[in-house]
Amino acid sequence: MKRILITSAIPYINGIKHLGNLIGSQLPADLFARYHRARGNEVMFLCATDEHGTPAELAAAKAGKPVEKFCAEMHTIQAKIALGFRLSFDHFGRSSSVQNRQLTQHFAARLADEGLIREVDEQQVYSHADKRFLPDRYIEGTCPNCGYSSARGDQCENCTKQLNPTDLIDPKSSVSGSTDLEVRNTRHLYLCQSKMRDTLNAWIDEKVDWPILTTSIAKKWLNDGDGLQDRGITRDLDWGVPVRKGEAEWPGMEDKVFYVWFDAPIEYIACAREWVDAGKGDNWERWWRTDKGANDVTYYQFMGKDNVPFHTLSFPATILGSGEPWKLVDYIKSFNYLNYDGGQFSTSQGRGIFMDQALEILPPDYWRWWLLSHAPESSDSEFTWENFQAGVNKDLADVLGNFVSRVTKFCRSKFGEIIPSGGTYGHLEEDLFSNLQNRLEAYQAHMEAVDVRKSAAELRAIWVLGNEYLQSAEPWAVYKADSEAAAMIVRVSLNLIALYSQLSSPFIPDASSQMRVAMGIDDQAWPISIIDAMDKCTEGSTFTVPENLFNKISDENREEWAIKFSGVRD
RNA sequence: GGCGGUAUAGCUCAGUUGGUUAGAGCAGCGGAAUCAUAAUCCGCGUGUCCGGGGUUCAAAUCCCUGUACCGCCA
Repeated sequence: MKRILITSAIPYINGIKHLGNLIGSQLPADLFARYHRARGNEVMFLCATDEHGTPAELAAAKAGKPVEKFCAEMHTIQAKIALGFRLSFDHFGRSSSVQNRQLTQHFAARLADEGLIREVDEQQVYSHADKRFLPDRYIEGTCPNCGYSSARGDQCENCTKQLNPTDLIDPKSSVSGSTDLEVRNTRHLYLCQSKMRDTLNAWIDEKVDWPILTTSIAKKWLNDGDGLQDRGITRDLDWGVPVRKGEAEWPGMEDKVFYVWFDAPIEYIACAREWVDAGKGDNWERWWRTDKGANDVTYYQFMGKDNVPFHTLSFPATILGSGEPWKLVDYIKSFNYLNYDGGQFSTSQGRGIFMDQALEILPPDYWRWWLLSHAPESSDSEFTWENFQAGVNKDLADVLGNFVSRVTKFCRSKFGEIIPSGGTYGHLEEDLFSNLQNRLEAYQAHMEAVDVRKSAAELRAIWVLGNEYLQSAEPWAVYKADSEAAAMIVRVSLNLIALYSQLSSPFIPDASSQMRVAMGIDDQAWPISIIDAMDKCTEGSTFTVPENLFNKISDENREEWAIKFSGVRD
């Protein structure tokens, strides 16, 4: 039995995520977790909300709520939606947890002791009206280059020139609109990533089986220009992990917090501790400390491409730099972006389909199947309503759903709701089993290689084998002359449903469970040999004809939804 | 401006270390069957493998160059 640790990039707290976010990390991570659990491996699947930082503060202010309350509420909402999509986290934690605070402060102390933290004096813009330092992008003014009046302090969107806040003419706070700004000196901590460059380079070089997307981004940051740069890990904010050196004060760092990108990945670890404190387990270190049982753990991370630098460089720098035996990631699966009808999904612009809206119009399996079978692995991919309708109707309703329907209804009409006895396998069955065995092994290989789309294609091909078999065995014709032979064909077909129930469970857990219940199967063991798997539905036992597993998406539905989701969300 | 990714049939995509007539699903066309959610099964592709050079006995696959889209960075 293998031990598999899986983390999905942690979604930011400021709003409900869209389908592009979902397919970029949580959904494929869930697929992988469900697959390994089904194989009988020991899985720890962790995710959390990423709660600190300025955007959370501003979102809370906009909602008229204290940031702690806002985050708590949003966490509950996100957890509920995750459940709606059947995301099977062992724990869904919070980066604002006390566990993460302690661990973040611990790591900072370790890094300081190892000489990997330095203090840097710099200048930041302070807004008197907002009573806070403002990140560059929250300052706006007139671009000195092109005269655009809403240029941001980091870049002018009109002429794309990179700017400093002090370059802006008539700068003002985009939070309050106040022009009462002042440039102040402030001191911050920097993580000396540059000292870790050779170590990180050597580590990345070992990872020849990672997606090109992952290694190319990492390499680029390591080698571009002057190489990997040191990174500020503190901010002048209220909302975050207070800067402390372990449990001790950090002189000069009063009223500062760690930058959200420093504490967020540490939450992967802290989340396991939350899992224990929530009473779900009793030993988190055997997942995270190689000196305490995590030596045989294989750790997979899932994320969108925008998160790759932090997971290939910054977080490993934190782990390695600590000098402590923390578990380092073994495989990083990264995804490109899913576009929506010719443009990008956008949280800030409210463009596309958001997770809560998706569940309001269709059950989770529909989304899971289509998104996973179109996962943006090799390049950006695109959601269109036409493709979605076609994929769902053909694959789920026609190929799989109708197979279950035709088999169970035929059996009921000829033999009743009971697994019929009699007959012996012939060459059609031998061919079927042999084809299934081959495809099963291909499916497993793709799953283990975290090849999402190929896994989906293979699973679909396994469903198709059932229809092909039925078509050539034609029990409706055989029945007229030889009811025992027809009984055997039906029995094989009913067992295919049981098999599909098991094999499909990582992709479409609800439909899988319906199939299993309908077939009256308790045993959820993964099939090793197809022939052995063909007598799970034993002669004489009963089954029920399930409701249609999937309803088709009508043209009217599609058009209605396309219009409904064409605008922007308020 | 620098870098990276991607460009393959109407659509979505596969194409391993270069090697026989470039593949799959969907859509479309034709046929079979009628158990089933008018579902299923079978058959049907003369595609400038983005353009242009080059290496090679041989390139979608390697090199150079140009173009487009996406992203990261400055």
